Amino acid sequence: MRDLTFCSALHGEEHIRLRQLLTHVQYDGHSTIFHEAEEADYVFNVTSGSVKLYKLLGDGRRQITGFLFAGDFLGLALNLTYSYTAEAIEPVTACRFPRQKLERLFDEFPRLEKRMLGMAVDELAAAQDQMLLLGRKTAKEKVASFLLMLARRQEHRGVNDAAIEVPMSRSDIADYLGLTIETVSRTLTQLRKEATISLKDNKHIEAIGLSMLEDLAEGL
Amino acid sequence: MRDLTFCSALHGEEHIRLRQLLTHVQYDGHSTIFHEAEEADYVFNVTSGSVKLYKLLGDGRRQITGFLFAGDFLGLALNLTYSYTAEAIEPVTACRFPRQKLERLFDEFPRLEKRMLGMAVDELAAAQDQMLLLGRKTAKEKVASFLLMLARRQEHRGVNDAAIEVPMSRSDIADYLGLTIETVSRTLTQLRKEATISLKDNKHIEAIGLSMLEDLAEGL
DNA sequence: CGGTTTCTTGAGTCGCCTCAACAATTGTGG
DNA sequence: CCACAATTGTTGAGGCGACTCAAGAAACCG
Repeated sequence: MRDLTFCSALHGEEHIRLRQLLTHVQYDGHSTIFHEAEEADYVFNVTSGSVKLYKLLGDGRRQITGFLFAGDFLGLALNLTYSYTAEAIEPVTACRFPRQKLERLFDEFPRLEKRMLGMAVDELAAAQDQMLLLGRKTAKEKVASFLLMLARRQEHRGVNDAAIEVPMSRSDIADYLGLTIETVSRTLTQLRKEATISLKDNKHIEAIGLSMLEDLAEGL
Repeated sequence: MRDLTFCSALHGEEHIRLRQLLTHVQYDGHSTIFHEAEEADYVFNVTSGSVKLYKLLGDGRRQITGFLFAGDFLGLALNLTYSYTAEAIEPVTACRFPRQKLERLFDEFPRLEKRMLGMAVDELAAAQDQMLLLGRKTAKEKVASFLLMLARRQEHRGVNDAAIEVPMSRSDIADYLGLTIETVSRTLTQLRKEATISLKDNKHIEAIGLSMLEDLAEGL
C-alpha cells in the first residue's frame, strides 16, 4: 500500500515534529471545510471520506476543480487566501496543520518542502489533463475519463474492488466535467446500454473492461 | 519593474551559482522547445518572446494549457518527462538550466526551492481559473477573460501600452479557450461592434475599458 | 408509509461547430 | 517593388451535441 498521509514515510525527527503540529478534525457530509477567499490558515491531509473543491461565477455557475480522497493533500495554496471552496461529500476525517508553523518547519527540514513541491507539480499535471478534458472532449469521453480517474485513484489507494465507488452526486459530476446533470445521466445510460459499464447502484459502477473506458477517454 | 527572471532578485552567492548553471538559448517562431513525454532534462526561464504550451488527443484535437511571456518559468515539471509540448509563438530567448544540477542547488539554497514552490502554487491557481473558464463560461465570456488575462500580464511585465499585444494566432486562441477559430473571430467582431474593443490590427487589440471586459469575463 | 430530494427520460431549443466561400495578410521569387 | 501563391482571418448557411424545461421514477429519510 502507498503512503497515505503527508506524515507517513518520513524519518524520525521530522515525523515527530509534524505530529506535534497536527490536529485531527472531522466534517459531516455537505459541510464546508473552507471557503474561497477565506484566509488560508491551515493545510489539511484527508485521512478518510471524500472532498470536492470548487469555484463559483457571480451568477452561481460552478466548476468543481477536483475531488480528494484518503491520502490527498488539501490547501497547499501558500497564498494568503484559499483560491477555492472545499466541501465534504461524505463524512471526512483529516489532519490539520497550521500553515505558518508548517512553513517554519520547512526551513528546518527542506525534505518536507521538496515533498510539497512534488505534490504541487503532480496537481499541476492533473490540472492540465483536466483542461484538455474540459476544452476538447465530448460528453462521452468526459464521463469515460472521469470513471477511469476514479478507478485509478481507488486502485492507487489500495482499494481492491471490481466496482468503482462514486460517492459524489450527478450534480457534482456534471460540475466537474462541464456538463449538466441530464447529460451525465444520459451518458451513463448510454454506456450501460453499450455494455461498457454496469450500474450496481448510483454510488457503485462496474467497468466491464477498463480498456474500453481508456479507448473512449482518449477518443480512439 | 518586477523581477523578470528566476535569477534576479536573488542575493550574492545564490545568484552567482545560478548564473554558472544557465545557458542562453534562442528559438525561432513555430519551433518546438520540447515535446510532451520527452525527458525533462532542462527547465527554462523566458527572457523575451512568447511561448504556448499544449497537449494533444490521439486524433489531433489540441488544448493549449497556457501562454508564457518574458519572465515566465517553463518546465517546472520535476517529473521524469514533460507533461506538455512547448512551442515558440514568436522568436524566443530564454535561460536554460540543467534540471538535475538545479535540483542539487536547491539542497544548498532552500530559498530557491521556496521560490519554485511559490511559482507552482501560482500556476495551480491559474489552472483552476482556466478550468472554470473552460467548463462554465460562454464564448463571449471566454474571449473577454482571455483579453483581460493578456492585458493584466502585459501590465505586470511593465509594458505600458494602451493596446493589448496578441502575438498568437486565432487558432491558438481557439485551442486555449476550447472554441473554434470561427467562433473566436465572430466573438471578436461582436465585441468590436458592441464597442467593447477596437482591433488595431490582428496582433493588437485595444480595450475601450477594461471594466467592461471584467464584467463580461465574470458573466455580470 | 408520505414527503423530499435525486435521478432518469423525453421533447424542443440554442450556442457553438462544420463546411464553404471570400477577404486580408504574409511570404517569395522575378 | 510587384505579381502570385500560400497562409490566416472573416463571414454566412446549416447542422448537431449538449442545454433547457418538464414530467415521472427511484432513492432517501424522518
